[in-house]
Order: sequence, then C-alpha cells, then structure tokens
Amino acid sequence: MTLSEENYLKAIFNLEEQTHKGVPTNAIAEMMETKASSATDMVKRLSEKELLKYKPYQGTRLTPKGKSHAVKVIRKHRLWETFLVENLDFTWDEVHEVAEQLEHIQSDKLIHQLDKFLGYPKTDPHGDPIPDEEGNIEKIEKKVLAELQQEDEGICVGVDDSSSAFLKYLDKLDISLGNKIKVIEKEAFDNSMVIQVEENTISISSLASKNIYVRKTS
Amino acid sequence: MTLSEENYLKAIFNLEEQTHKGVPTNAIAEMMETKASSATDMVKRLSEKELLKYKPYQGTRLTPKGKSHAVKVIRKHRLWETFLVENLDFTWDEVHEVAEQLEHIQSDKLIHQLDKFLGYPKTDPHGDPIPDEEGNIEKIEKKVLAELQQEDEGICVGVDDSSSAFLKYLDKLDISLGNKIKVIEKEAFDNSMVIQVEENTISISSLASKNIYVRKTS
DNA sequence: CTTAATTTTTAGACAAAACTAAAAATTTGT
DNA sequence: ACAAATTTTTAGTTTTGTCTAAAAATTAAG
Repeated sequence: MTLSEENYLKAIFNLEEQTHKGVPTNAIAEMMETKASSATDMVKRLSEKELLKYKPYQGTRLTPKGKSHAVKVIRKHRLWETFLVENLDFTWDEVHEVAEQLEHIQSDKLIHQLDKFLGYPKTDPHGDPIPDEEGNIEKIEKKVLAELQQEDEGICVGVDDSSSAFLKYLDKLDISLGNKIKVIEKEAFDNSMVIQVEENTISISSLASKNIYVRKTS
Repeated sequence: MTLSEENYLKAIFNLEEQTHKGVPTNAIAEMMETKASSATDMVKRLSEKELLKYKPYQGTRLTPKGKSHAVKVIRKHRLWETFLVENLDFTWDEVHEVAEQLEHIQSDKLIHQLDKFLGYPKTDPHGDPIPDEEGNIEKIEKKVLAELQQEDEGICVGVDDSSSAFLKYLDKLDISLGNKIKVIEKEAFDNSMVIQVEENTISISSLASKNIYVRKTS
C-alpha cells in the first residue's frame, strides 16, 4: 500500500461518509487536489486490489477491505493529532499537516503503544472520534451550536470548518474542546448569539456558531 | 528533498564517517541494498543539487550542505528512537525499523518539541550521540569492553553490532546503557571475561565483549 | 606494459503517480 | 428527443527511482 493509495482511500472514505452515496471521480479529484484523469487511474488501481468497487457515472464505494484500511489510517491520524496537542504543545491549527505525514507510518506496535501512552483517548483535539483497534468508530451525536435555543447548555465536541483561520479565532475566544457553553441570548435578526463559555461571556456570529458542534446537556 | 535522497545522504554520511575517505559508488550501492547503476544515478542527482561532490574512482564526499542535511535526519532518527524506548516501551532491537520511517517526517516544530519533551537527551538508546539543533555532534570517547583489563571499570555507552539477535542477548544478560561494568577476570586463553554488571556477575565471550562500548571510569 | 579484474557509467526499460489535451459516454434542459 | 453540459476515460508525456545488460574507464598483477 503506497502513500498515495492510502490518501485516496481516506479521501473516498470521508466523501462516502458525508454523502452516503457512491463517490464520483470528480469529487475524488477535487478532494485530492488533482485532475480527474489521475483519479480515474487510481480508482482503477484500487479497484484491481479490491479495495473499492466502482461503476462509471454511479460512483465509487469502498469494499469492507478498503474501508477497514481507511479507518486504520484515520485512527493513526487522530492519535497523532492527540499526541501533538497533548504532549508537544501544538495548537489546533498546527497539527493537521504533520499528522498527514505521521498517519502513514507502518507499525502496529507503534500505534498500539501510542494509544496506550495517551490513555486510550476517545476523541482527537477537534472532537472527532478515534476508531478503536478493531476499527469501530463511536458515533458522537453532535448538534451545531447555532441550533441551540436561549438557556440551552452543551459541551463543545468539535468543529466543522477546521481551517487554520477559524481554529485560531476559536483560540482567541478561549473556546476549546470540552468547554461548557450556555446560550445567554439569541438574536433572531441575524442569528448572532451571546454565549457563556466556561467563565467568559462572549458574542459570536451565526457563521461561527454554525461551525461549532456541541453535545446538548440540557 | 525526497525520501530516497535523504536515505542516500544518510548512507553516504555514515560511510564517510567510518572511513574518512571518499565513498565509492559501489559502497553506496551496497549500503542501500541496490545496484551500482542506481547509485550512480542518485549521486548524479545529489551532485546537481550540490549536496555532494564526486570524482569518478575517487569517491563521493558530502558538501557542508549535504552533511548538514544528513545530520538533521540522524538527529530525527535518534530522537525518535529515544521516544520509542522511553515512552512507548519498545526494546533496543525493535526501534530501528520504525525510526527509519519517522526520521523522514518534515516539521521543524515537531522535532524541536520532541527534543524538549524528551528532556534534551544526549544519546539515543544505543548510546549514539544525538546532534543538537545546530548539527553539532558530541564525540563520546568509547572503548571496546574487550580492551579493558582486570579490575578496570566503565560505563556501557553503546554497542557496535546492533543486530536484533545481539541486542536481545544483551537484554537477557541485563546489560543496558548506563550500566556500571567491572572486569573481574580476563581469560588470556580465549579472551572471555567474567564481569560484574551493576549487581550481577556474568561471563561473556570475546565476541560479545568486542561489540560492547564502554567509557572507562578507572 | 599489457592483460585481467574491478569499478563505474551508459543505454534502454519499467512502474508509480502525476499531467494535458482530447475523445467518449452519460445526463440534463428545453 | 436531441443538443448542451457534465462526467469520465483514453492517449501520450513527465519525473523519480529502480532494474539489466553492456560498454567504458581505471586499477592491479604478472
């Protein structure tokens, strides 16, 4: 399994998760920031290895074998992100690039021991669940902050837009994973909100609140 | 800088360190477990990038630029080995293969923080010095255990043969880095030795004692 | 000093993964 | 239904890193 094949598998897995439909070649190309012709070539190769099935114009779907492999890569990615933030003082927005490299290291023992070292974490620093050794992914039921009503409370469990700019903005507002969030006021006019994050009271736009996931607690 | 280029640089660096002469193309090929023609190609490419200079039949020498790059890779390798042994319960003989992969991860911050996390270690689990951020390598003056005389004492600072079998053997004898070693008896006939390692008294063959490095303390 | 052995390089191929440009297949709009 | 738009595939190149087989250059030996 080459690096490139792994990256394609991961991309296809994510796209399939989002849409629950066959993934078009073009979508794969776009996600991989490459050309459709390249995606075609790769899909053909992965198909020969029985990691996916594809029917032209109906899109691609991973086989159980392909899915299992993709999940392993995701597990590695999320464990490394956790390590970087917890132990090496990386911030939310810095981890992705490095984890993209680390996720391709091949060693079962390494990843098993890393998991143990980290204390078997359930989620990564963005709130996404870390698959276990068997590939099971715990579904974390999350709502978008924007959906909460006045007086509602929740815990921050993730973000949607994980662009560097957005994550830095959250850092500045002192919003991070696990924070208790309470909706103080919701402005019907523009959907902006006044919320209480742990001790601080702040105001955020609708655009921001649509990108923050919470688990409702009341 | 590709993965393969980095591996060649490292190989050439090591060969140059050992012999202090220009490194022949054949030697490079052998170290890389590849063919001479492939080594020629790579030497040509690295030469164009001014990472090394070579004169046919007189061998290859790294430029300062090439050396600096090689040392960086070695620094990463040794820091990762330290992490694996110290934090993830890897044994001496298991680390190499994984460190070979990890050494190619590109991120200055990662390696800086890893160094800090580990407490700025001076040597890796085999006793080899870890280059600092500027690329300085501390020379550790080491002697082969076999050279010590009766009553001499030293501290184990490394091994020469880092084959899995040998490292496992040392583990069984409870010899590891930093151990105090005292020569109790030296048998002139076959150069075998009775030595005291910390609390234990054991007997080892000349073959083994030739592969253990110590820093003499008396 | 010429032949033999060794070392090194060239030439030509191949595989992986990408690209561009163009063709082919399918779906959609009216 | 048929042209237009979209999606997908093909064909031909490129780059990196490898290989084999053969040629060329250098060193060593009698």
